[in-house]
Amino acid sequence: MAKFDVKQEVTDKFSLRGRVFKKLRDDILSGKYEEHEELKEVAIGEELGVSRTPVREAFRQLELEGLIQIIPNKGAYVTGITEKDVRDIYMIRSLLEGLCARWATEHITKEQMEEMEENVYLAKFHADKGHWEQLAELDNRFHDIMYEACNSKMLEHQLKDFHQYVLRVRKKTLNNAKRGSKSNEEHEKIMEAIRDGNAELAEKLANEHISNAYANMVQNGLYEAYQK
Amino acid sequence: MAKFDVKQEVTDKFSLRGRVFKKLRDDILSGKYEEHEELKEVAIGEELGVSRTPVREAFRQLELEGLIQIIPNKGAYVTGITEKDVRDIYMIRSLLEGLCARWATEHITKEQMEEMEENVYLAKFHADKGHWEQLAELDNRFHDIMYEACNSKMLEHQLKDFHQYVLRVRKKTLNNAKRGSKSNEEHEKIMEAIRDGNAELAEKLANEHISNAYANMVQNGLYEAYQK
DNA sequence: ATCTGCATAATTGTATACAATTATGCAATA
DNA sequence: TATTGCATAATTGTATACAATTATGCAGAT
Repeated sequence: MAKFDVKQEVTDKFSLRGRVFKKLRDDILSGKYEEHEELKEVAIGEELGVSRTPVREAFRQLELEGLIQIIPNKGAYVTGITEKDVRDIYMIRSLLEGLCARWATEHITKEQMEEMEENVYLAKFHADKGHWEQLAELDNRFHDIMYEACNSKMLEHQLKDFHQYVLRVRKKTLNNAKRGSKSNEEHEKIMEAIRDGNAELAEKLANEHISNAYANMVQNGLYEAYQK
Repeated sequence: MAKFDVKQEVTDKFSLRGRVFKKLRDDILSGKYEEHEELKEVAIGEELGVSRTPVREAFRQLELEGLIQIIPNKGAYVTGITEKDVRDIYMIRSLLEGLCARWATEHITKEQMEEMEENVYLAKFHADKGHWEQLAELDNRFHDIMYEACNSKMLEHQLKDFHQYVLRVRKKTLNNAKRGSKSNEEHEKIMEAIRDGNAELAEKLANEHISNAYANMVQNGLYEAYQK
């Protein structure tokens, strides 16, 4: 049974297809390719020093993630993310993170609870010092802990799917003293609600946490990173 | 621009990979394969009369949909859906369908509104007559109309992903006079709320609609279709 | 000048060959 | 009997060859 628990990250680390997949996903999300730009199998393959086979397999995954669209016998085209898409994603995430917080309240283990408290404590330190790299890292980890604690592989899968879309933007938005501290304060309140077993409150706070993150992003015009 | 609007359904219809993908997805969802059963590339290929290449590409998509797990250099294993997964899916869907109804209220076009009214009207007829096939078809279509009307490709994508998981179960649960009529009455109320521009009510009703569908399913023990 | 038709090139779709890794079976040993 | 080691088979990972489809460019017609 345990052998089925191998994580996707591990799964792809050493395969050419996995490398191609990650590279292309990063490049698309970072805006290296224009919207609707065509991706040629041979060109990508030569760039990464691999044949078309792993490239094509990576394409199928990217299509399912909604990052490219494949038209049969024609080509693979980058599907851009509009401002509206980002807004929609944050609204959907707001709901799902709320549900996640509620379920986490009901299922969190002692170990996860301790890591969460430690996370908030450490983040407070780095926020004060202005260590934005570490703060972004801890922010990501906080959410991952919650995803794991909710004890639902379906919800975890959904949220992690979204997560990739907002990773880059979030790192930028946290590079800002006010939001950095504010975000961690919100984490702390969520953590306390979970610890106290107050699922209703945890859900509400997690909802607001995502809404606030989006509002902050819009205020600073930082979603333009998606637009190029 | 228009050429990018080609639907996924069309995209895969004529490729071997698309056929393999659909076949395997159906077989997994219908329970043809046991949980944790290993899928061999050559065996699948021979069964469908194709080589390993399209089979492998289909595997990558199935993995991303969460239906199989691929362990490098070992094999592809079916990831089963537990009762808890089904429950989680319905809870998540309840939230997202609610959001969808809210957005649909704000963005539905006249044409979509008319198709929705026609759908409810027709479904009433088939529910009375006990035409379960047509009723299931109309039920699916009702939700698809709402997905399109919400005007969010991100949310639509999410909901359609879930939809496949519940399609078979839903068809069974509707094969039941009481639920069939009740479901359509709920559709009618949602439709009216959308028509009246009452987004709050539409969201609430859509939430409840999915919850009721789940409750009905549990009551009838029909999710066992997933368990095999 | 613009358009049509066709030859050619470019690109994707699939099959197959080969390499790398993992699973299996059996003999030798304790 | 149980266990180790190794040869062999089975399976996956990747590259390449070929087929099918689509794009491109140019000659000729209007």
